[in-house]
Amino acid sequence: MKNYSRQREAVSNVLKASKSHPSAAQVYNEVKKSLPNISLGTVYRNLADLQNSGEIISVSVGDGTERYDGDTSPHIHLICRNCLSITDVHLKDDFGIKFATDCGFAPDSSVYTVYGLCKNCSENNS
Amino acid sequence: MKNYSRQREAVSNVLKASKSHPSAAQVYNEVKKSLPNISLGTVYRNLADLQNSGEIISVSVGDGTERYDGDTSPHIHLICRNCLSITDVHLKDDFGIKFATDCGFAPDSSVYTVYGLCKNCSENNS
DNA sequence: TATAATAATAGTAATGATTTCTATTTTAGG
DNA sequence: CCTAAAATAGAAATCATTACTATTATTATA
Repeated sequence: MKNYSRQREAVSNVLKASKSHPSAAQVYNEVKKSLPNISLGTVYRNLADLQNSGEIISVSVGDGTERYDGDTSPHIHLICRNCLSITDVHLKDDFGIKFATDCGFAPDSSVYTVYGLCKNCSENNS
Repeated sequence: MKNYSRQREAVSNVLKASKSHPSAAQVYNEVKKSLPNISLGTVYRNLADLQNSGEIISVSVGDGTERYDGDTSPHIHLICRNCLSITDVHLKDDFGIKFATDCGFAPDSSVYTVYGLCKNCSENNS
Protein backbone atom coordinates (compact mmCIF):
# COMPACT_ATOMS: atom_id res chain seq x y z
CA MET A 1 0.00 0.00 0.00
CA LYS A 2 3.02 2.27 0.31
CA ASN A 3 5.39 2.51 -2.62
CA TYR A 4 8.99 3.57 -2.72
CA SER A 5 9.76 7.01 -4.11
CA ARG A 6 13.04 8.77 -4.72
CA GLN A 7 11.47 11.97 -3.46
CA ARG A 8 10.55 10.56 -0.06
CA GLU A 9 13.95 9.00 0.31
CA ALA A 10 15.65 12.29 -0.56
CA VAL A 11 13.54 14.21 1.98
CA SER A 12 14.37 11.64 4.63
CA ASN A 13 18.08 11.72 3.82
CA VAL A 14 18.25 15.50 4.01
CA LEU A 15 16.75 15.41 7.50
CA LYS A 16 18.94 12.55 8.68
CA ALA A 17 22.01 14.46 7.54
CA SER A 18 20.98 17.82 8.98
CA LYS A 19 21.48 19.07 12.51
CA SER A 20 19.72 22.36 11.98
CA HIS A 21 15.97 21.62 12.30
CA PRO A 22 15.07 23.01 8.84
CA SER A 23 11.66 24.26 7.73
CA ALA A 24 9.75 22.62 4.88
CA ALA A 25 10.96 25.32 2.50
CA GLN A 26 14.57 24.73 3.55
CA VAL A 27 14.21 20.98 3.05
CA TYR A 28 12.73 21.74 -0.38
CA ASN A 29 15.71 23.88 -1.37
CA GLU A 30 18.13 21.22 -0.21
CA VAL A 31 16.38 18.34 -1.97
CA LYS A 32 16.20 20.36 -5.19
CA LYS A 33 19.97 20.02 -5.49
CA SER A 34 19.57 16.33 -6.30
CA LEU A 35 16.00 16.37 -7.62
CA PRO A 36 15.55 19.73 -9.36
CA ASN A 37 11.96 19.06 -10.39
CA ILE A 38 10.57 18.12 -6.99
CA SER A 39 7.64 20.26 -5.93
CA LEU A 40 7.03 21.87 -2.58
CA GLY A 41 3.76 19.97 -2.23
CA THR A 42 5.63 16.70 -2.53
CA VAL A 43 8.00 17.77 0.22
CA TYR A 44 5.05 18.60 2.49
CA ARG A 45 3.30 15.31 1.76
CA ASN A 46 6.40 13.28 2.46
CA LEU A 47 7.20 15.22 5.61
CA ALA A 48 3.71 14.34 6.85
CA ASP A 49 4.11 10.69 5.86
CA LEU A 50 7.51 10.38 7.51
CA GLN A 51 6.10 12.00 10.59
CA ASN A 52 3.10 9.69 10.75
CA SER A 53 5.42 6.70 10.55
CA GLY A 54 7.57 8.08 13.36
CA GLU A 55 10.66 8.35 11.17
CA ILE A 56 11.01 12.08 11.76
CA ILE A 57 9.57 14.58 14.23
CA SER A 58 8.62 18.23 14.02
CA VAL A 59 8.87 21.17 16.38
CA SER A 60 6.98 24.45 16.64
CA VAL A 61 9.38 27.35 17.00
CA GLY A 62 6.68 29.97 17.35
CA ASP A 63 7.38 31.94 14.18
CA GLY A 64 4.58 30.31 12.23
CA THR A 65 6.70 27.66 10.52
CA GLU A 66 7.13 24.07 11.56
CA ARG A 67 10.69 22.74 11.86
CA TYR A 68 11.61 19.15 11.04
CA ASP A 69 14.10 16.86 12.72
CA GLY A 70 15.46 13.53 11.49
CA ASP A 71 16.88 12.72 14.90
CA THR A 72 14.36 10.65 16.82
CA SER A 73 16.71 9.67 19.62
CA PRO A 74 15.63 11.00 23.03
CA HIS A 75 16.46 14.68 23.34
CA ILE A 76 15.10 18.00 24.52
CA HIS A 77 14.79 21.11 22.34
CA LEU A 78 15.69 24.37 24.02
CA ILE A 79 13.94 27.07 22.00
CA CYS A 80 14.83 30.71 22.53
CA ARG A 81 11.84 33.02 22.35
CA ASN A 82 14.10 35.86 21.31
CA CYS A 83 16.42 34.52 18.59
CA LEU A 84 14.40 31.35 17.83
CA SER A 85 17.52 29.19 18.06
CA ILE A 86 17.07 25.49 18.79
CA THR A 87 19.58 23.65 20.94
CA ASP A 88 19.50 19.89 21.49
CA VAL A 89 20.10 18.25 24.84
CA HIS A 90 20.42 14.50 24.47
CA LEU A 91 18.95 12.17 27.06
CA LYS A 92 19.63 8.62 28.11
CA ASP A 93 16.08 7.45 27.51
CA ASP A 94 12.60 8.65 26.73
CA PHE A 95 10.43 7.99 29.73
CA GLY A 96 7.45 9.74 28.10
CA ILE A 97 7.26 6.80 25.70
CA LYS A 98 7.24 4.43 28.67
CA PHE A 99 4.49 6.31 30.47
CA ALA A 100 2.42 6.37 27.29
CA THR A 101 2.78 2.65 26.74
CA ASP A 102 1.74 2.00 30.34
CA CYS A 103 -1.45 3.93 29.60
CA GLY A 104 -2.38 1.67 26.68
CA PHE A 105 -1.24 4.30 24.19
CA ALA A 106 0.77 3.11 21.14
CA PRO A 107 3.49 5.77 20.73
CA ASP A 108 5.53 6.29 17.59
CA SER A 109 7.53 9.34 18.60
CA SER A 110 7.84 12.12 21.15
CA VAL A 111 8.84 15.76 21.28
CA TYR A 112 10.12 17.46 24.43
CA THR A 113 10.48 21.22 24.13
CA VAL A 114 11.61 23.83 26.65
CA TYR A 115 10.90 27.49 25.87
CA GLY A 116 12.70 30.49 27.30
CA LEU A 117 15.78 32.58 26.61
CA CYS A 118 19.11 31.13 25.51
CA LYS A 119 22.24 32.07 27.42
CA ASN A 120 23.24 34.66 24.86
CA CYS A 121 19.87 36.43 24.74
CA SER A 122 19.30 36.40 28.50
CA GLU A 123 22.75 37.92 29.12
CA ASN A 124 21.97 40.72 26.67
CA ASN A 125 18.69 41.09 28.63
CA SER A 126 16.59 41.11 25.49
CA MET B 1 4.85 48.69 30.22
CA LYS B 2 2.12 46.10 30.43
CA ASN B 3 -1.37 47.21 31.26
CA TYR B 4 -4.24 45.28 32.67
CA SER B 5 -7.01 44.34 30.26
CA ARG B 6 -10.30 42.58 30.78
CA GLN B 7 -9.74 40.74 27.52
CA ARG B 8 -6.43 39.22 28.54
CA GLU B 9 -7.85 38.23 31.90
CA ALA B 10 -10.84 36.57 30.24
CA VAL B 11 -8.63 34.62 27.83
CA SER B 12 -6.47 33.47 30.72
CA ASN B 13 -9.50 32.45 32.78
CA VAL B 14 -11.02 30.42 29.98
CA LEU B 15 -7.80 28.45 29.65
CA LYS B 16 -7.37 27.98 33.37
CA ALA B 17 -10.91 26.63 33.60
CA SER B 18 -10.68 24.36 30.58
CA LYS B 19 -9.33 20.83 30.42
CA SER B 20 -9.83 20.42 26.70
CA HIS B 21 -6.83 22.14 25.04
CA PRO B 22 -8.94 24.51 22.91
CA SER B 23 -7.87 26.22 19.70
CA ALA B 24 -7.71 30.01 19.41
CA ALA B 25 -11.11 30.02 17.69
CA GLN B 26 -12.63 27.96 20.50
CA VAL B 27 -11.17 30.29 23.12
CA TYR B 28 -12.63 33.17 21.13
CA ASN B 29 -16.12 31.64 21.14
CA GLU B 30 -15.92 30.98 24.85
CA VAL B 31 -14.69 34.46 25.76
CA LYS B 32 -17.40 36.04 23.62
CA LYS B 33 -19.97 34.82 26.13
CA SER B 34 -18.69 37.36 28.65
CA LEU B 35 -17.15 39.90 26.25
CA PRO B 36 -19.33 39.81 23.11
CA ASN B 37 -17.28 42.46 21.29
CA ILE B 38 -13.87 40.90 21.67
CA SER B 39 -12.11 40.34 18.37
CA LEU B 40 -10.26 37.25 17.24
CA GLY B 41 -7.09 39.29 16.76
CA THR B 42 -7.19 40.29 20.41
CA VAL B 43 -7.49 36.65 21.42
CA TYR B 44 -4.44 35.76 19.32
CA ARG B 45 -2.39 38.65 20.68
CA ASN B 46 -3.21 37.76 24.27
CA LEU B 47 -2.54 34.07 23.70
CA ALA B 48 0.90 35.04 22.43
CA ASP B 49 1.52 37.37 25.37
CA LEU B 50 0.41 34.79 27.93
CA GLN B 51 2.63 32.24 26.26
CA ASN B 52 5.66 34.52 26.24
CA SER B 53 5.21 35.11 29.94
CA GLY B 54 4.98 31.36 30.56
CA GLU B 55 1.44 31.61 31.95
CA ILE B 56 0.05 29.22 29.35
CA ILE B 57 1.52 26.74 26.87
CA SER B 58 0.54 25.59 23.41
CA VAL B 59 0.64 22.25 21.62
CA SER B 60 0.72 21.29 17.95
CA VAL B 61 -1.85 18.61 17.21
CA GLY B 62 -0.94 18.22 13.58
CA ASP B 63 -4.18 19.44 12.04
CA GLY B 64 -2.87 22.90 11.30
CA THR B 65 -4.23 24.59 14.40
CA GLU B 66 -2.40 25.30 17.60
CA ARG B 67 -4.04 24.20 20.86
CA TYR B 68 -3.70 26.14 24.11
CA ASP B 69 -3.38 24.88 27.66
CA GLY B 70 -3.69 26.83 30.89
CA ASP B 71 -2.16 24.00 32.89
CA THR B 72 1.57 24.60 33.21
CA SER B 73 2.16 21.92 35.83
CA PRO B 74 4.45 19.11 34.59
CA HIS B 75 2.55 16.77 32.31
CA ILE B 76 2.81 14.84 29.06
CA HIS B 77 0.35 15.17 26.17
CA LEU B 78 -0.57 11.93 24.44
CA ILE B 79 -1.79 12.94 20.99
CA CYS B 80 -3.59 10.41 18.81
CA ARG B 81 -2.67 10.71 15.14
CA ASN B 82 -6.01 9.21 14.19
CA CYS B 83 -8.66 10.98 16.28
CA LEU B 84 -6.45 13.93 17.37
CA SER B 85 -7.49 13.47 21.00
CA ILE B 86 -5.18 14.85 23.68
CA THR B 87 -4.75 13.00 26.96
CA ASP B 88 -2.79 14.41 29.89
CA VAL B 89 -0.42 12.35 32.01
CA HIS B 90 0.70 14.30 35.05
CA LEU B 91 4.26 14.06 36.32
CA LYS B 92 5.96 14.71 39.63
CA ASP B 93 8.42 17.20 38.22
CA ASP B 94 9.76 18.67 35.02
CA PHE B 95 13.35 17.57 34.63
CA GLY B 96 13.55 19.25 31.21
CA ILE B 97 13.44 22.58 33.00
CA LYS B 98 16.28 21.44 35.26
CA PHE B 99 18.43 20.30 32.35
CA ALA B 100 17.78 23.58 30.57
CA THR B 101 18.78 25.64 33.60
CA ASP B 102 21.98 23.61 33.95
CA CYS B 103 22.83 24.60 30.37
CA GLY B 104 22.56 28.31 31.14
CA PHE B 105 19.17 28.52 29.44
CA ALA B 106 16.45 30.60 31.18
CA PRO B 107 13.29 28.48 30.77
CA ASP B 108 9.78 29.81 31.18
CA SER B 109 7.78 26.72 30.20
CA SER B 110 8.00 23.30 28.61
CA VAL B 111 5.89 21.03 26.44
CA TYR B 112 6.29 17.26 26.38
CA THR B 113 4.28 15.53 23.66
CA VAL B 114 4.00 11.86 22.71
CA TYR B 115 2.46 11.01 19.33
CA GLY B 116 0.88 7.71 18.35
CA LEU B 117 -2.47 5.95 18.54
CA CYS B 118 -4.74 6.12 21.54
CA LYS B 119 -6.03 2.90 23.06
CA ASN B 120 -9.36 3.21 21.29
CA CYS B 121 -7.96 3.86 17.83
CA SER B 122 -5.23 1.22 18.03
CA GLU B 123 -7.78 -1.42 19.07
CA ASN B 124 -9.93 -0.55 16.08
CA ASN B 125 -6.68 -0.87 14.06
CA SER B 126 -7.23 2.45 12.29
C1' DT C 1 -11.00 64.56 39.21
C1' DA C 2 -8.64 66.18 34.98
C1' DT C 3 -4.93 65.34 31.89
C1' DA C 4 -1.45 63.36 29.24
C1' DA C 5 1.18 59.48 27.70
C1' DT C 6 1.13 54.89 26.72
C1' DA C 7 -0.92 50.39 25.93
C1' DA C 8 -4.69 47.67 24.25
C1' DT C 9 -8.73 46.98 21.41
C1' DA C 10 -12.14 46.12 17.43
C1' DG C 11 -12.59 45.45 12.86
C1' DT C 12 -10.78 44.57 8.64
C1' DA C 13 -7.37 43.59 5.26
C1' DA C 14 -3.26 41.10 4.11
C1' DT C 15 -0.03 37.30 4.54
C1' DG C 16 1.98 33.05 3.73
C1' DA C 17 2.55 28.40 5.27
C1' DT C 18 0.18 24.40 4.16
C1' DT C 19 -3.30 21.73 1.62
C1' DT C 20 -6.01 20.46 -2.26
C1' DC C 21 -6.75 19.26 -6.99
C1' DT C 22 -5.90 16.95 -11.40
C1' DA C 23 -3.65 15.24 -15.26
C1' DT C 24 0.52 12.64 -15.75
C1' DT C 25 4.23 9.56 -14.32
C1' DT C 26 6.17 5.96 -11.41
C1' DT C 27 6.08 1.75 -8.90
C1' DA C 28 5.04 -3.14 -7.78
C1' DG C 29 3.47 -7.55 -9.12
C1' DG C 30 1.77 -11.08 -12.06
C1' DC D 1 4.79 -6.34 -21.06
C1' DC D 2 0.49 -4.85 -18.66
C1' DT D 3 -2.41 -3.32 -15.26
C1' DA D 4 -3.82 -1.15 -11.00
C1' DA D 5 -2.54 1.48 -7.29
C1' DA D 6 0.42 5.01 -5.49
C1' DA D 7 3.12 9.15 -6.07
C1' DT D 8 4.28 13.35 -8.50
C1' DA D 9 4.54 18.26 -10.51
C1' DG D 10 2.49 22.36 -10.91
C1' DA D 11 -0.83 25.51 -9.99
C1' DA D 12 -4.78 27.10 -7.46
C1' DA D 13 -7.23 27.42 -3.12
C1' DT D 14 -7.60 27.48 1.95
C1' DC D 15 -7.56 29.35 6.24
C1' DA D 16 -5.04 30.00 10.57
C1' DT D 17 -2.52 33.73 11.99
C1' DT D 18 -0.64 38.49 11.66
C1' DA D 19 -0.54 43.31 10.47
C1' DC D 20 -2.73 47.69 10.23
C1' DT D 21 -5.22 51.77 11.94
C1' DA D 22 -8.43 54.62 14.04
C1' DT D 23 -10.47 54.49 18.53
C1' DT D 24 -10.81 53.36 23.46
C1' DA D 25 -8.99 51.95 27.95
C1' DT D 26 -5.46 52.11 31.42
C1' DT D 27 -2.08 54.15 34.39
C1' DA D 28 0.42 57.73 36.56
C1' DT D 29 0.63 62.25 38.08
C1' DA D 30 -0.72 66.77 39.38
